[in-house]
Amino acid sequence: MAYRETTQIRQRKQATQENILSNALTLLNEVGFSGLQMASLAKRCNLATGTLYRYFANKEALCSAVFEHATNIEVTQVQQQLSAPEKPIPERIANALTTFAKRALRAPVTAWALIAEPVEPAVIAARIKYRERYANLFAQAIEQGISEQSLPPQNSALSSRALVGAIAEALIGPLAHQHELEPNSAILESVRFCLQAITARSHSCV
Amino acid sequence: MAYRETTQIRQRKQATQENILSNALTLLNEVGFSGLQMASLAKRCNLATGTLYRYFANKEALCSAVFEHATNIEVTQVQQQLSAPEKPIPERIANALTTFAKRALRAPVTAWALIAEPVEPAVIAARIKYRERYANLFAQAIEQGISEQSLPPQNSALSSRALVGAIAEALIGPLAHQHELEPNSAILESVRFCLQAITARSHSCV
DNA sequence: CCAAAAAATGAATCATGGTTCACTTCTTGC
DNA sequence: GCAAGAAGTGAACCATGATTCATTTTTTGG
Repeated sequence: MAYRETTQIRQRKQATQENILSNALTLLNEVGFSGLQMASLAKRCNLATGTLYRYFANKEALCSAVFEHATNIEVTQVQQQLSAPEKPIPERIANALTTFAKRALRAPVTAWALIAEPVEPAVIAARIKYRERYANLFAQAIEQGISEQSLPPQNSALSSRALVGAIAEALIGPLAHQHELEPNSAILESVRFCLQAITARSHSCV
Repeated sequence: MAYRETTQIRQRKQATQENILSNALTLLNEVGFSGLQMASLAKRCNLATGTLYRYFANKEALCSAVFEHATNIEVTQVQQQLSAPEKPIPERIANALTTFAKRALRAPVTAWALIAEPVEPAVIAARIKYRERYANLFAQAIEQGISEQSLPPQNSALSSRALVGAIAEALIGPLAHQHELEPNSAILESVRFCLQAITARSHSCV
């Protein structure tokens, strides 16, 4: 008898896989999905190109995994803000949006990659899940706000998507970096924009 | 003496060029920039691949031209709504947003391509111009509204970007087609969202 | 140390799709 | 009709970058 997978090896393989993912995440934030190449990722990991294929069936699978990984990190952060139990809903939403915006500004290429950059179908599928998770987070909060009457009635699904879109566009769209708006005030302004959109009772208050 | 460019030829060349652009526009709305291939475009035009290169230096130049072409069409439409001189500013903005949204819904792939799909640097440059034009349209209207006091004070540049982002995301983002929201109500809702965002005087009116 | 089996390697291969160019066809003025 | 020159052609070429696979290196239990 001979080779048998041992705990040591299993752990090393797991470490390698995690190492690949974390290097991929760093690369993603430098070049986006479109610039993510198997060869350069391998070099970054001190591995041969072929080795990547022992851990992921193909580039698509790898990208999906990277996507999921990044997603979990982001969603968790926002989630936390939304579930602060003692605070009123509008404040929680404002905090969540601010977190979302700050993180997006800190890693704009990643944010762009998660939100909008087009990629192969498998990653698109992953992104749809990602967006759904976000949409659900905010939509749920909005609905709770409506039922508590701290928010006016509205289509929560649509509002939550518009929230994400408004922030994404204002902060990380291709145009955003042209105008040297001070980042903090940009965040404040866009959160204000969003909050007014969902809290205002009607135009007639103009 | 011999060949000399004649009016007939000049016109025919112009017609060919326009034909290429219009076919490219159709293709764009089917497959986006990423799916736009020189060979298939040529076939669609009943031309040889090489011929395209007699009209455009390379794919990048062609895409830029297509982009500009599409842009002009879109911006003109929105512009019209914003410049209706007799109507109050908020109404004009609402109409402009509605036009924007309707057109985006009618040709979602094109809208996506113009707003967000990532492409080569030259097209990105064109997109930045496109967004700037939009941003300027809305920002100008918002500023006018502020000075007329039909809108509250706000960062007009940021608001106008957020407007576009909110609508784009709500209506044409990858997630949008998942939920079978009735198109008209989606437009109404997102315009309402935007309008409240820019017209609400403060949260305190909640 | 050995044989078995897996893991790692990286140069060669393949696929895609833009670009070129030698050649053919068309247009023009005489 | 003809020569000059442009327009049009499309198969061959090239660049990029993912994927494969024959070979080498490691690991393991005995």
